[in-house]
Amino acid sequence: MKPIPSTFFCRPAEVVGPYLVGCRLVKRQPDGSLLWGVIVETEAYSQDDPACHGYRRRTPSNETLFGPPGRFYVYVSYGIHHCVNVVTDRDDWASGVLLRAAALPHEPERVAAGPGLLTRRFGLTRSDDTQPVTGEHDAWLAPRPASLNSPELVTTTRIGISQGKDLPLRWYLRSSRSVSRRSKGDRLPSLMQAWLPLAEVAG
DNA sequence: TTCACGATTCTA
DNA sequence: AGAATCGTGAAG
Repeated sequence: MKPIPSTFFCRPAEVVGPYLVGCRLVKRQPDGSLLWGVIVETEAYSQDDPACHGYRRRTPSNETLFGPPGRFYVYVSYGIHHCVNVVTDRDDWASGVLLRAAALPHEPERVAAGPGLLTRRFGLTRSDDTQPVTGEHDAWLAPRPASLNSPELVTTTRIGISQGKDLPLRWYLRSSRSVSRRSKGDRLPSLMQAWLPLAEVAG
């Protein structure tokens, strides 16, 4: 459960994105217990990409994305949901990795299957925006357990955007049932129930 | 001040 | 397939 060091995030979003699949999102609850899940799906966004929030202008709401790497960037989507990114690369360059889905032990497999559901389950809101992901805050990221090394990654296109929709900047764990939306033709073998062992093993 | 549009989710 | 729902950025 030790945090990933900040240097890990000082790389392009398209490098950090796939590495983050299999890592854990951890949050310390008010009662002191730890809530955690395995990240099973991510997407990368960079300033030179029309779909990126930092593509057009630096504003108060996307300011965090332009700031130093290793922080949470939380924004409001459709006025209803929150979505969480991890800021990557370098200062003054807007880029980040969107955390799209996670698998939680002993919980319904779809409870965090989507960026809005993930933030809902972990209780992340705009008040977590700008907070470090490296352990100084009540939420942080932990490395992928050795038992989950070299996860079978699917590389595919991003979801819910109109521009840059053909770029291969989404990654997910093929064996997970907690992925928000699978790529066309990628079916999970019916007998495989990897989501539960995944959470167990990672614990 | 107004208007159109989502890095979504749920329901039919 | 379509609605719900409202923060945000660009236009006026």
